[in-house]
Amino acid sequence: MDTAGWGLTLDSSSSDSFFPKKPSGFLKLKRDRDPLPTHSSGLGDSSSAAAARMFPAIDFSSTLGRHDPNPPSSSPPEAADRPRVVVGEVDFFSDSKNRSSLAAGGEEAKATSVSVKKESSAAAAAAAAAGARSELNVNTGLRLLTANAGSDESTVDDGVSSDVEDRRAKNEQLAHLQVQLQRMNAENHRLREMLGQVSSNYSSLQLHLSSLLQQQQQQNNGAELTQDREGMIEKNQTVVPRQFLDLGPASADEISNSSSEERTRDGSRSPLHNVEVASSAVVHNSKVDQDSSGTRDGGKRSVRNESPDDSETQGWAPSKAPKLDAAARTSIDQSAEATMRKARVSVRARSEAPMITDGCQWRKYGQKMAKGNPCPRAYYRCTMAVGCPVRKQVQRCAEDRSILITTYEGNHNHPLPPAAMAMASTTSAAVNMLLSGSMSSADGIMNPNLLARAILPCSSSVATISASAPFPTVTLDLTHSPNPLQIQRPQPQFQVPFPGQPQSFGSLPSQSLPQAFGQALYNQSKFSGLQLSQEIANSSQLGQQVASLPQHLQQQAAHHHHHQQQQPTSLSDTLSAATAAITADPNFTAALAAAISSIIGGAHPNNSTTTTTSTPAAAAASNNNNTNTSTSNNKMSSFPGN
DNA sequence: CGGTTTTGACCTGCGC
DNA sequence: GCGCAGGTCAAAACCG
Repeated sequence: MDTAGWGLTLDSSSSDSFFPKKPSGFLKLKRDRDPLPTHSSGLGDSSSAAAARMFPAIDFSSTLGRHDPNPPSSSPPEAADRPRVVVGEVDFFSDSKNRSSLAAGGEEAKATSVSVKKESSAAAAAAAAAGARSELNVNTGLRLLTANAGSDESTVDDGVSSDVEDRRAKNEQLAHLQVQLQRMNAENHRLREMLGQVSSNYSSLQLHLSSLLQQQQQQNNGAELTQDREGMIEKNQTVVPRQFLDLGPASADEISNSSSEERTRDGSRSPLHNVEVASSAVVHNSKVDQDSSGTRDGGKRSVRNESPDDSETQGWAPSKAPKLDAAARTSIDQSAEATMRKARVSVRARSEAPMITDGCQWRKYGQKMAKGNPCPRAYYRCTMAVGCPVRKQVQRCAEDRSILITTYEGNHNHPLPPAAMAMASTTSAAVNMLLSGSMSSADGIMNPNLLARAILPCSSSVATISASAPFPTVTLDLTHSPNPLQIQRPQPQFQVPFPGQPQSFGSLPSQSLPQAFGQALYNQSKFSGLQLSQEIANSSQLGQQVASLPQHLQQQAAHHHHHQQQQPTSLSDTLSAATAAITADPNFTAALAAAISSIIGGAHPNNSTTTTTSTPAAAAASNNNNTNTSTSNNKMSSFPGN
């Protein structure tokens, strides 16, 4: 109901933090403020009851004259809700007229003066009785103080001046409201900046972690690794950041030769192949380290991947890359961030439409014929906010033209409409999962099959991490099942408990598949966040933040982490431990989210590193946090719904 | 008229 | 160094 929001907007000076439907309220306020004088001048018209319903706040200001006398008997149900509105309009001017033209016995004048106080009290009583529509009372009180006071005192002698006074009072109100509006705008702007800072802080935390791990790797660099499996796992755990950075290049060396068809962007592989790709990426990871330690190709390619780091603020503009490895230590943070930005999520879906509808607004900025595919590749960029770094590529599969391959890159730096949240959270969480998973442990890379099942339990081969693409890519294949929108029963061990969403995938309506993706990925990312948090707790001052976790959860997490570090156990053990940690406590993910949120919030005051660009993890976190932090969310300007 | 799409040119990185 | 391919830019065309 717009009028309600409008009234709230007008009178919310006392409650800055409470501002439902602010944008619409502001819009209406601006538009309605102009006709206000004319409207008030026409109050004498009894036919303005309808207008009174449309301008409740204004009406309330003119209601002050009296409400005691007769409430309208023939008011419709809605009007009966606020009968004083109509009466007030008429009475206000009739009062003044009576006062001026008639000798107006002091009784009448007294009645009006008394009625002012009566109104507030009566309104309060009515509110207390009804227990609702408190905004009406607030409105009334404000109007009473401003409009009526002037009329009461000055209009007794002069009816004309009362009109002037009334207008003057309304002008003052207008000025006051304008000030409020400006203040609200400033606060809105401030909150937006805060959100950006939170996002950047979150990313900086991740980068800090990566740098710490990098240092750890430097220390362990000289150690010779055994060839047995345990050694490989241990190595993967310690070399994570580098591993991730070299993921793309090395893959080109190791994989593309053997199976170029498996490249994600070619979109030619079957879901079965997805697993193979990921598996080869696993095998490849252990070799990446060798490349990074001195192999020619590894070093050469790493330059490419790390090059965008220097264009920190211009995430999309490739820049000249300095020879690294010497400077890697100094720019490792930026490298990791750039890699995050370059991480991609590829969605394969059957669609005859030229583009899948993901709720966002896109602008096509280019089209190219890609090699090996007769179908052109279209380049889109998000236009929902100025400077939004999100881009996507849309291309049909060469083998099956009915399959549309959409590759997302980056994360939105703006709030999203609900329709866009699903896909955005999916991509963000996928990237976040990819990053944090690869950073914190080798699980994500080591066992993509399990990872895929964790991402979407309904299909064992629906999601893969491709190392053969130029950038780390998570591929979500929605074309595998006979009906892409038909969701199968989840595998029991991966029924991730969703906070506030108790139903399992199997019970989801078919159209909520993207949400399912998003939720699953986000929960997976939160699980990775656990490992992240533990690493932070062990290696940085942020351990106190993690301490905000419930103790048993800390123990679980610590146990998991300890288990992971001390024992080069098999992946199944590690993963089962993680699964047990998740499934043991239904509130686990919620607690993790709270802990991560506390980390983010706690880090806010110390905004040491200011990265202006959005980061995948940050966007994922912010997007999801926005839904929980009502105050800041309400302050954000809403986006046009689709 | 403003926003979007088209499309050729341009830039950059990589392989040979 | 050259050519290729991916990606981006920007002017012109198009559209509502």
